[in-house]
Amino acid sequence: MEVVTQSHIARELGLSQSSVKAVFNPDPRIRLRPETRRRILTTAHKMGYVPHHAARRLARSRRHNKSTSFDQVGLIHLTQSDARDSFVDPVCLAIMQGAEYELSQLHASLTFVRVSGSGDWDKVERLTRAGGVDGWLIYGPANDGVVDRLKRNKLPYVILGDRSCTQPVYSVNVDNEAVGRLGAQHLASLGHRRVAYMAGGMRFLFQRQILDGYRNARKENGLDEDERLFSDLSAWKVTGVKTPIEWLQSLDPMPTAVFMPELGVALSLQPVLKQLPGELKAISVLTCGCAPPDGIGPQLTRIDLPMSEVGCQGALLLHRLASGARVESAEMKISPSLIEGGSTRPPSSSKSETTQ
Amino acid sequence: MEVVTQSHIARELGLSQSSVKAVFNPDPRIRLRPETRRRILTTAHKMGYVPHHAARRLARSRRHNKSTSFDQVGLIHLTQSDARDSFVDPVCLAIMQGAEYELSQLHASLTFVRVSGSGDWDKVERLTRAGGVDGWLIYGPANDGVVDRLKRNKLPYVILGDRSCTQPVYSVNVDNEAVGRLGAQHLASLGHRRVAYMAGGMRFLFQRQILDGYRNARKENGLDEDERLFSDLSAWKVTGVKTPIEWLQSLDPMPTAVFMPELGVALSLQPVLKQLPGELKAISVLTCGCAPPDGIGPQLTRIDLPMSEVGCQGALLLHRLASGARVESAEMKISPSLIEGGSTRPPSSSKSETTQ
DNA sequence: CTGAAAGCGCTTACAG
DNA sequence: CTGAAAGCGCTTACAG
Repeated sequence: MEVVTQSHIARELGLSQSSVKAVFNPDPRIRLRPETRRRILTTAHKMGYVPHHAARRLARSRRHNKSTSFDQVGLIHLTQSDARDSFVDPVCLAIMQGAEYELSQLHASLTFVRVSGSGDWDKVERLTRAGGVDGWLIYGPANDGVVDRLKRNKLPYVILGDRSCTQPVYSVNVDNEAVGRLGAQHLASLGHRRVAYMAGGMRFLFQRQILDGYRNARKENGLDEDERLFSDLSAWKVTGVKTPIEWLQSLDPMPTAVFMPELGVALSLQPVLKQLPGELKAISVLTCGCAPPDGIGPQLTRIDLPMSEVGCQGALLLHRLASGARVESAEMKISPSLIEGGSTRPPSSSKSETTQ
Repeated sequence: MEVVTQSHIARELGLSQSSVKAVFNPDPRIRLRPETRRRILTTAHKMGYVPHHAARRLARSRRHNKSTSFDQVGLIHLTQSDARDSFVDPVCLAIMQGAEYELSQLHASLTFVRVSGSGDWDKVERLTRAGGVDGWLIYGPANDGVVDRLKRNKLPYVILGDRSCTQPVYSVNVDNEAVGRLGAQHLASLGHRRVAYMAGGMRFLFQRQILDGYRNARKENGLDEDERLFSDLSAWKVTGVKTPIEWLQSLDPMPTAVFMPELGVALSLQPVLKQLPGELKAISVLTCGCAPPDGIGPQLTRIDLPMSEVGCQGALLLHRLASGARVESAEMKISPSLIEGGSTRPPSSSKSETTQ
């Protein structure tokens, strides 16, 4: 690997290394002649100059140094389980893809660190002290203990997705309340009035927030507020008197649409609904989720949870923090959008008459 | 961030920096007194010494240097699509988790790089020349063009998962042929004789390899070799005369089990099968896949595709290559295993009589 | 604006 | 085994 350095370029052009450096680390106080600047850039490009990360990090690590580099950020994936090969979380990958994309624009790269038990925090500590990262993105259940650890190591950090810490932190998340509202709006705009809500659970914050948003928007969009239309599948597995399908059939009058905020729920129930004879076959299904694998559920209308956008914005925010910029708003929310998939349509005319 | 260096430790103990260094970079030629070694280690630990990655990389980057570091490896995720937020591939994350785990044991970390178009290879090139990475793991459709690029940058690399290049490379993959064989064995051992095979497609290598394995093992395990029992769902969407369910019902005699190598296919069809009256309700379903999200399809018996193990072994192999060890076998295959989920059982007695 | 020097923490090469 | 020196490529601080 032939390494081209700043001093090579300087020698080539008969300039000093300081001038070359000034081109690659623009300092507002130093103003190079545009002509010189241009010459340096072309020569650097021609010679294939790439700044050496390790050298820069090392030089900048000098004590009492305020300037920082930003070419390596760490993504901490917090998980509950210990097993190294447990549950694969697609949301995590969507966030990573967004973050990596944005970081690559900033000429930085993303290091992935999975933290499942307290022992794994050593990895984070080591990497920090080894000077391996310039900041952290966090995804997973970030509680106060996690935040305390992060604070201690002095690097900037941004929390992505749901968080469960009480102290204020910089964070980026999907606007889950808006997800629920959008669901109510979309179905109402198609003319539905009786809409069932099938939650996969109520354990996680996003599940409760989506429900809140839905409930808040229900009335103003003219949806029936009958609470019997709500059900929580996770609570159900325990009692188990009916199947989800039987529950839907037992509602009277029958709903013309169902909102299933969780993609997994919709994926497993929708094929069954389509197979059934009668009214349920025509029921509209609306779900949520982030870019599902090709071929799985493309026919579902869904509210897109823009997780990759969360990653992008998180990277940008971290960059601003690392550069020492003042950032006021601590919490950033990304709006969801609707993706037509064909599983929602107006209620069939006979039905809409009945339910009015 | 107070940085503790080797010379701090040396001064503290009244030794030379060389001795301290010898503890952290064991050199077979240099033999420290065990007593000294121990003192250095305890003091280093007490002072919280962590080797500074950037400094080490920089020092080792000296020209004509044969020794290499191994603390940063890159994972290239090759994708077809340009969009930064397209399709989320759970297999990629499973591989990453395995690789990250293994690398953390080696005190190395993993940098994620997504490469979708040829423009993205700049990122790889930059990172290589910036000295940011000691080797590459590759996941995705790695063809000869990809391998040529990798060769050019002189770093060791290992290809994970399916590959489509013709030249020999170091690679780690699941033994897909064994997956197919295991499927045939398992169903045969339960007493099934007529087993339908529903493929999600035949476009990818792993799909063809699983089928090959299945076909090879079918006869010796006593399964019916009727080719009408095979169907490819992707080919079907085009013709579309029947639904998959209708196709199953049309088989005569009806199969008592169905092997659906792709999890997505099984997830969408199984709920429908369970809902149906009659024989199809009792049909055994066997599928494949890597650790699906909790709550989705835990009730399915599946052949586990050990993708995280592929990541682990890939990291280990890369480490050996980077250390300059001689590695002979270029291609490594990881065996799959069966995970009971309750969706396979012996054929109901009446049926098994009929089909014999 | 430019040049020459010192230093970041580690490794290498060489003299004791 | 130990010590003292030079160097990796870059940044900082300071003199011209």
